[in-house]
Parts: sequence; C-alpha cells; structure tokens
Amino acid sequence: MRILAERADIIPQLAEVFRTFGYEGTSLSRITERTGLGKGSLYHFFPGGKEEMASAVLADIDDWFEREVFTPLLRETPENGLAGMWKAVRCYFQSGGRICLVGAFALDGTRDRFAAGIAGYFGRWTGALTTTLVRAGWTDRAAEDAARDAVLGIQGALVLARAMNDPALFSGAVDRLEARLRQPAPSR
Amino acid sequence: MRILAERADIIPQLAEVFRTFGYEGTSLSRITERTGLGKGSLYHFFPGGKEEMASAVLADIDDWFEREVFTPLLRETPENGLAGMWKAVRCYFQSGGRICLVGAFALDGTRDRFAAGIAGYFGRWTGALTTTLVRAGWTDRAAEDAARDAVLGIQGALVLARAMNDPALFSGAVDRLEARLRQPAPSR
DNA sequence: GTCTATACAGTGATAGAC
DNA sequence: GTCTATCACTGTATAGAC
Repeated sequence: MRILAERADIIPQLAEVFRTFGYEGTSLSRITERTGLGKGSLYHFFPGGKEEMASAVLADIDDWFEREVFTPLLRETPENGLAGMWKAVRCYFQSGGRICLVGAFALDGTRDRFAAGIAGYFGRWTGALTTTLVRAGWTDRAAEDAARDAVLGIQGALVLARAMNDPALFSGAVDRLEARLRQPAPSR
Repeated sequence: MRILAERADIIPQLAEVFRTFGYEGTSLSRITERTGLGKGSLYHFFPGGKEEMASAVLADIDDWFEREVFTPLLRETPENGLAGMWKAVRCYFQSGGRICLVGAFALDGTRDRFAAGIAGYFGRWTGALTTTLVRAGWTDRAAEDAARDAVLGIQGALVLARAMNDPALFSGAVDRLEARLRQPAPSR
C-alpha cells in the first residue's frame, strides 16, 4: 500500500474540479480541498501551476478517447467501432450527468489557452468518425456532415441536459443520434 | 445628445465581456475597461454587483429571443415562424462567430447561480418550437424530439465551431438542422 | 452620475522546514 | 513528498468627494 500520491492519481480529481467550476472558477484552494493536497504538493507535481494542471487533465481526456473511441473506430469494423463509440459516450458522460470539459473550455476565453488541444480533440473525433462512415459505405461529403452532426449533437445534448437539469434528455438525444448514423445508405 | 450613460446602454457591452471571458473570468476591471465606466458608476446601475450585471444580461437576451423568436413562432404561421427563427438564429449568433451565453453559463458552476433563467430560456424555446411543429402536422412525440434536437444542435454547433475555430461549421450545421425541420411528415 | 480612494478577502505562486 | 508561512497582486465591494 502506498500513501504518497502520484501525479496520475490526482488527475481524475483535478478533472472533476475543473468540470464543476470551469477553468477560471477553479481556485487552488478548491483543488486543495478536493485532493487533500497542499499547494506544496500540487506545485511539486505541476510546476506550471493551474495551467499545467488543466493541461494534464486535457491530455488525460484525450488519451482516454484516443484509446476507447478513436482507435477502435479506425481499427475495428464500422459496426463494432460505432457501437463501441456510443457505449463509451454514454458511459463517459454518465448518461448526461457529466459534461465535456473540452467543450466547456471551448466556449470562453479558456479556449485560447488550450486552442491546439481542443481543436485536436474534436478534429480527431470527427475525422475518425468520418473515415468510419466512409468505410461503411457513405459518400465522403455525407460522412463528413454526419460525423460533425453526431459530435456536435453530443455536445449540444450535454448543454441542454445541464441547462434543463434533466440528464434523461441526454440519453434520449444520444439514442436518436445513434439511430441516425445507423442507416447504411444516407438518403439525404 | 446625451453623455451620461443609461443602464440599458451598458448591457450590450456587459454581454460582450461575459461572452468573451465567461462569468468567473469576467472581472470588474475588465468591465471598466470595456465600458469606460468606473466602479462607482457600475455599482450605481447594478447595486448587486457582478451577479446583478450578469442577471440583467441574461434577462436582456431572454427578452430578445422572446420577441424575435418565441412569440413569432407561436403567433405566425408555422412556415413563417420557422423561417424567422432560423434567420434570427443565424443573425444573432453571427454565423457562428458569437456563442450563446446562456449555454455557456449552463456548463459550469455558473448554472446554479442562474438556474431558473437558464432553464426558462431553453424551456420556452423548445416549448414554442414543439407547439409550432405540432401545428405543422407533426405528432406530439416527434415534434418534441425534433424541437430538442434542433435547439441542442444549435448549441452543439456553436461549441464545435468555436472549438475548431471555424465559424463556417456553424452555418453548415444550421442549414442541415433547418432542412430536417422542413420535412412536413416526419418519417422517423 | 461619475470619479478616486480604500478596505480586505482571496488569488496564484514561491521558499524553506521537515 | 508534504506542509506552513509568506509573497505580491487582483478580486469584489464600499464610502465619500465632486
């Protein structure tokens, strides 16, 4: 058993704080409160301070999606890749109870601080999804539009579910998004 | 000509500051910088400080949508109401160059501060849109789902457009959302 | 109505003891 | 690796002169 913390142990807790309060709303004291670690320990792991903490969280999210969503999308059959994506999305966002930190960061001045990471995350997601749909028989143009609509639909569903304080709204929207991607030959 | 400011004159400037930096990222000094008004004047108009300023901005946005979108949706023919909504949406969000402050506030701890206003805005929007679609011949269930999908699609398009720094992405998505609402008899 | 001056808590960050 | 003490600074908010 280990008592001393490791950097990797802290990141999920950091993520939760940033998700709750946003980048600007997250203070070191709130982080200390949640993690139980003093500023000394925090700055030991993240010499760059709050910005490095948020950056590490973003990288961690990126890794998770790369491993659980983007890679399966490209490596497995389109059906399996898509089924895995929707399952992962439902799980990760806890059926609408958890927001997308990358999307939240994108909406205010925080975006400029992490522009590359944010654009990369969404770019790789829509890219992998487009490729998958093309492999499933969609035309390039229809696949690109549908991929964007799916990703943006997930983000919008998170916004609306939180705004209305109704997580079930997310689940319903995701069901419809999934169904829309399942029709093999796009009629639009 | 009037030199002294009025409360109503300041609100659009306040809105822009909040949109740029988010609620937590907006400081009185940034507001002073943008409006040219000292703290004395600011607190003269908004005794409740920053929270009252944001509240006034939210109420102003609400009024605008009520007047330009929700009421026309309910008062005019479904076709005219819908056409007006899409035109207003494109105009208001400046083809993807401007985010939705209500949606942005919904994503972090700011939501709890303005929960009623945020839920009311989205509730009246999806409500008016649902009613309009029912009047246009949709079934209740299909109308409600489609209304939510449209509103959530707009929010998601704003997130994705800003994340990818590509306003055109918003315009394309809105075109598809509009087209999806135009099919008179929902096949889904 | 607008300004300046000011109060004071909280901010991110650093240094150094252990 | 973790803590406490402390730093300079900015945050919101108030008081009062004009």
